[in-house]
Amino acid sequence: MTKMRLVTWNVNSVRARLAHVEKFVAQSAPDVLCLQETKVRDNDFPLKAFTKMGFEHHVIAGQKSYNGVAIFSKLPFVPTEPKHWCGKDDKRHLAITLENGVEINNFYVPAGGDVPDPDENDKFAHKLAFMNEMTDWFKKRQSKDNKLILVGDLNVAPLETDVWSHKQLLKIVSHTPIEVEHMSRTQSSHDWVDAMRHFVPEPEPLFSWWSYRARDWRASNKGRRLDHVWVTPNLKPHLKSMQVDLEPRGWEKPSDHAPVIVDFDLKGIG
DNA sequence: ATGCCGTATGATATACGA
Repeated sequence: MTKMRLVTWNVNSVRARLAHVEKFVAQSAPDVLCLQETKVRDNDFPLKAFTKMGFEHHVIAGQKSYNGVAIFSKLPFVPTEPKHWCGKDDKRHLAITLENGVEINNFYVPAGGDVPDPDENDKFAHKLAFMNEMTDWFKKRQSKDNKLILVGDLNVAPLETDVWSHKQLLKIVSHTPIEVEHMSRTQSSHDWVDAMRHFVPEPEPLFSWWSYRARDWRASNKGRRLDHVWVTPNLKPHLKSMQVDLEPRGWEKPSDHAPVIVDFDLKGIG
């Protein structure tokens, strides 16, 4: 099988969103499903439901209440050695290597709190430090033979048309120049290709998150692109399509993030 | 402010999301 459908989705609690995940998987049939903000300890994770959805392989890393990531796969893989980020064990990263040698990294970057000043806000400092560590880590591992995919809720909307109003969000955490600068350094750390913008180039607006607080998220459409799919240059020719699936955002009691679907044709890889 | 909703927890208020 050379075709692979990869999905990244911040579900904002896997238990609260289980029915949505089941419905989405039934209609979109991902081969690899990367989740963020699962908000559940590993012992309480609803694994049986995922087995029923057809995922024979998984790796999960969660904690009580906050954070938590998971990867479900129909393709066999080897889990990558877990790594602590910023000296914490706060369940923000998992990685796997498929049999064709493609490594998939699933990240949940810290949101960063409200105040965009690392001296006044420890959460913002953590967010910047986390991105710095990502940069260093991928720089250290740089090799043209690497076949890497990086997905997840990176909590930064880097481009002007990744937000509904560049001007009005310049001082809002997720779109401040210092975050964009940090993300840009991470992106250069392994010559990452932005797979979403490969299919929807600027200046076309592209969002994956809409606040719960808008009265009508679809009508006001004040979104941000916080979720990302990046690939190393050697995988770029294998990108086939990309879609931000707005439908689950419109379901009852949704996640505030929409799933991002990317189709690959990995013929000749591995 | 776009703007007060949604998640989780030894909970009936609080932390956190972004």
